[in-house]
Amino acid sequence: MAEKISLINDLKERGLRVTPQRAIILEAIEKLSGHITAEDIFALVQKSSPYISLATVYRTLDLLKELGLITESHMGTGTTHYALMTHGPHHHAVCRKCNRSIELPHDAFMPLVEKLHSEYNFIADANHVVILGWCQECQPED
Amino acid sequence: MAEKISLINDLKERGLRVTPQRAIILEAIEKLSGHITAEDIFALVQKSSPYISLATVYRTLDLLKELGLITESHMGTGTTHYALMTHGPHHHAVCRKCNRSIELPHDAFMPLVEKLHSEYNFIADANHVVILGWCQECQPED
DNA sequence: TTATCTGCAAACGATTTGCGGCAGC
DNA sequence: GCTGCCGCAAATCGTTTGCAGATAA
Repeated sequence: MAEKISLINDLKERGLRVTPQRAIILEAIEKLSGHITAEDIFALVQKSSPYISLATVYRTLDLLKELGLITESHMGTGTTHYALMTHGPHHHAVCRKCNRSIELPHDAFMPLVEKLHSEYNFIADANHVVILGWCQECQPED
Repeated sequence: MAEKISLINDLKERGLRVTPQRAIILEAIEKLSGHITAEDIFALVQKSSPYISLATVYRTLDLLKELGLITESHMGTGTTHYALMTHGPHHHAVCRKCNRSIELPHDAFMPLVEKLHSEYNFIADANHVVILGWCQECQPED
């Protein structure tokens, strides 16, 4: 319940303004959990205040990205998806068909991340990996 | 040396035409190894035949995608990257800084893919996963 | 010949930006 | 009141598409 306060405080601490638009957009992002697009946020935001523009949604998303509060991911489609960076690194398995997303714990990726480091000297930026595929209900039957 | 013939044969077998444009584009894709963009191909192709249009490059890429000869991946940027699907499923670790890409064997991902299946009943479409991060030479020193 | 390809230029969807006005601090 | 923010509309970027003419088979 007090979650959104922390987002707002983050803005204040950086000397950024807390405008009604930003507050509404932050609230919408929290309400829409999982992978959401700028349009998703825009659509929800419009219901409470129809005068908030799409450009502002994008500008706010940029801001949150810089503050490290959300992560961006690009799946098959041309549209960028965003997700709240609430509780440390986590990942998603996203269904190609129904778009449902399953949250995966970070440790599912640890062996891979460690292997990359030890064998390839590669530091994976595995804060939010997205794996595409098919969920239980949408699996090709053949 | 005879590699490109097989791509061309693939086209013929499906009753598709082997036009000079397609031959040139295929050659360019082979020459530019790793993750390439449509623009990369276009730029190279222009050198040998300036009259090939960008639309044709995109159309040929679509074709190769359908034939399963290339894979598409979306990294941080808005642009789509393509890679030749030469020898079965494989993956790439791509450096955020220098863009160098390290090819990873499929079995590095097997444990993860199996875990997704057994624990989440999720079938991962892990033909070509891209992991972003930093390579040995570009690692942040902090 | 004839269905498939091509080039061109216009359309497209997602995102960004310039600008004049507005409003948190 | 200053500075950062907003809404608007136009610009941009990557990609797709309609159409009429060209060409591989």
